[in-house]
Amino acid sequence: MKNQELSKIFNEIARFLQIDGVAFKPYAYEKAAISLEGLSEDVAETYVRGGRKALEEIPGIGRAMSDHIEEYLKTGKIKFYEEMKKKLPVKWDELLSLEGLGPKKIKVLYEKLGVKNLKDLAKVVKKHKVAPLFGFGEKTEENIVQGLDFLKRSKGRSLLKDVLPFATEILKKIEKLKEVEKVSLAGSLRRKKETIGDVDFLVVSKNPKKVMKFFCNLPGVEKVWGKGGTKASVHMKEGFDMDLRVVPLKSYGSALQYFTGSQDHNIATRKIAIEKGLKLSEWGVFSGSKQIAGKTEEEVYKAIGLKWMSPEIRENGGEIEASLNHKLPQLVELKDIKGDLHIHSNWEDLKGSKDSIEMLAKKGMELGYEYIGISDHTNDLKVEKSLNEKHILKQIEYIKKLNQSFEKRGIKFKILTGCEANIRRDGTIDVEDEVLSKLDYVIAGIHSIHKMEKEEMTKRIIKAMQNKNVDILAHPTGRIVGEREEYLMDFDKILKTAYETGTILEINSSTRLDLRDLYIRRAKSEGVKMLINTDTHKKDQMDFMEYGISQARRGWAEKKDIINTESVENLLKYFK
DNA sequence: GCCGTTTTCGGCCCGACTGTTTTCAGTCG
Repeated sequence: MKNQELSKIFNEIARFLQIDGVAFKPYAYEKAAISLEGLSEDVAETYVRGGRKALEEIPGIGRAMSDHIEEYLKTGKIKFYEEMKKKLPVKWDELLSLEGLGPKKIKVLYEKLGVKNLKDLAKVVKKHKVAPLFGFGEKTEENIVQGLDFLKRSKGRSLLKDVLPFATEILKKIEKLKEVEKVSLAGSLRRKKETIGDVDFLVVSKNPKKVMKFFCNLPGVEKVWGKGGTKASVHMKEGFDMDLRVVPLKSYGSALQYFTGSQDHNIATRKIAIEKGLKLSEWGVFSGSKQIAGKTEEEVYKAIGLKWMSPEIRENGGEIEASLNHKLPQLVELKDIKGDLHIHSNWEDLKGSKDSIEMLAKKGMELGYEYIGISDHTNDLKVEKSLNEKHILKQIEYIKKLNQSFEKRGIKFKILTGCEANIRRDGTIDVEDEVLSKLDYVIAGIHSIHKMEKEEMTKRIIKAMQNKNVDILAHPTGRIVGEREEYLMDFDKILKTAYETGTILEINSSTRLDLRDLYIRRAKSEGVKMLINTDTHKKDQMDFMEYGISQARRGWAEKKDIINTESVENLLKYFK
């Protein structure tokens, strides 16, 4: 997508302008960058569709920005940007990822020491060339050394599923302290983003010192790098930072609102406060110098005329308007889920690591589900002992018997028969239709030849959805968080076909997290049904449903959009 | 540079911390 490239460029232009001390323009470029990033349509298509006029309808894009975009689309370059880059050819994303380093310091480092990237920076700090620079010092140099060391170990953001269980454990420990009145997670972790920068805790306590001491001595703390009267920051050996803040009870709600973010959401809420002649900060909502709200998030939102909204949608992506118009979504919840339909069993097992259908069913019952579906890999997928037509028929019979035994014992639980078939290069399915039609449902997914031309890939997927036996499109875009980009495809056409053929799109809860939140929102608005699956290869992975739920919630999905919130009788009606 | 039923000009979120230039710029969330 050109959007991401342009977003990156606009962000960098903002940095250049910031260095030159230009006022307000950096903010405009940043806003344009954020706006582009959140767009579902590729600007190249927007431009073809409606030219300059359509571009300027994008929020934050005006005369000058559309100039830049047009130039970029036509020539692949933006002169304005290239000139700036010539003057200061540094790797912004690398250098800015270092804690404590901003545009101005980066400029000094380049001009005085020729530092262009992290590698250069490591060299000059080793020679102690940084401390003597004007505006730097011993402490700054030491912080750079520490920052480089930390980056090397953590390499950026961590996955939600790696951090959330860990952070929840710590939260429970803090909760148990008798000095603690209130505690909550905040930040991107509370918003359940796909990846997390650091972990934020917010605490109300009469004895902050004691809580802070406890926090700094938690197992796994490698280094305490910031400690004041009300705030402590630690590096964890797991490779991320944790912050703990103690706030007064009367500001707990406003602090929670503030530290939960997102930053864009905060800016938007503060603007609303200003419009009402109020001021919103982490300390509360103020009318003049009088605090009129702050103890709870609900009263903070109420004081500025908004309804409380779930952290997952606080991205300034329309939630403020929805709140004003009483149109906030009733987001789907974990407890709404009645079953999981993407589960692999030991029937396809090659290495002896998978669980039996019986064990998976038991796990499903423990989770309070009414049903699970078994969906082993088929013919073409060679990394597993994939099931052929004969195996599938045999498995159907086997599951039938298990269901009968449940019935006999009065257990109200059903195992559905499915498979995860492969979509071949030409869009055909690697299992005979005759056999597919005997299953309760069929999941189809792409597991080979990920790199194809956009048009060809779109046709391939559309053809698979048109198969009258294919009910569910597995991990529709092929992305894996932090590992693999999505396939080139026309998502609008995919959505249209999904709607026409009644094909359900999967929200895969594994590290794929595919569909992405923006696509979920588009699917919802087009009336396309979705299904949250775990893609379990080992029974404990069935617990990952909560990450699919978070993903769905960030995509504004409601219970009615997600079909595995339905009873088994209703569910079966959705299948072709 | 963008935006607008309070404006086509004059605004642009807010506060805290850190380290160094010892009064405040730069950075962060």
